Amino acid sequence: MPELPEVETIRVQLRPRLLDSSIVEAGSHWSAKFTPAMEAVGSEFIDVRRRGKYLIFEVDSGSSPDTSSGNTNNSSGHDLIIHLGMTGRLAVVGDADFDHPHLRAWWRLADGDTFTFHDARRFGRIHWVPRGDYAGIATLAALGPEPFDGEFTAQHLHEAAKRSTRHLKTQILSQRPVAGVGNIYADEAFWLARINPAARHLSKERAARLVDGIRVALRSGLDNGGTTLRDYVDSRGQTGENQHRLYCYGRSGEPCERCGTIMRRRELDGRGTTWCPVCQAR
DNA sequence: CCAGCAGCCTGAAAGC
DNA sequence: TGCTTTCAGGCTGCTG
Repeated sequence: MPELPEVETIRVQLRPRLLDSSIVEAGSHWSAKFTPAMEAVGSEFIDVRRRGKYLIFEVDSGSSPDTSSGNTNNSSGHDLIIHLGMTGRLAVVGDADFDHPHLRAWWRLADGDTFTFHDARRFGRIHWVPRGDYAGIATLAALGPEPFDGEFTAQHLHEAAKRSTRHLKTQILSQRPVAGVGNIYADEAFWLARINPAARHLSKERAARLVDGIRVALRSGLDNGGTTLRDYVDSRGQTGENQHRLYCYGRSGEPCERCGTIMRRRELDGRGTTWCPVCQAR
């Protein structure tokens, strides 16, 4: 399940490979989740960015002068946006298997290689929008600040929490208080911050701890090439190493690494949640 | 507007 | 062994 560290790892690998490449042909699975892939034919990659868990491929289509608005820039800028969902994988290969049952979209580049998107469970999604026009992608449009930006502060998180009555972990997973944190790094962050994920109130002091916890958890993921529990591999097919450095996620029934108490697990608003009942008491 | 929840998906693992 | 059930979960869209 790719979260910010996994998506960023893929972005850093793909960016130099795709920059200045043109798409000469494309195809996709029939689902409307993936068909926007085909809109990108004729475009050239000019940047590969990330917001939260969304990969944003900025492209220029170059061919359609916008005379109606008197715009002298004769290229039409779009964003090809990819969310990897649970099992999404991206790669650039010379010998794509177009019959692979999990291939959901592909873009053939001018040099003959193919940019591929595999997604076994089809939780991923592709969008094609005019540059920066995210109004039709609700979660992206309302996405909170990037966790390493200065805008993401204890004050910000404290005030965000005041606007909702939901469990704190559920708020974090909504992507609105902060971008890019999913279930694994959320459990890690709450453990690091010594905050119960089912709490609904966040003092300023605790908010500061949670900001730190989120950053420490994500930094560990980034430094270790992501967390591979089942499916995740980067654009080179390599697994991450962060799964060997988790303090909390997946450790229910094992002793807490801080206090030795047996870690517990429950379902919280539909998400598996692990925590230490002593370090993270209510 | 928000809270809560079903539904989307399928491979892997567990249960029988 | 082989079949069935359960589980994983990010996001969308619906209902109250």
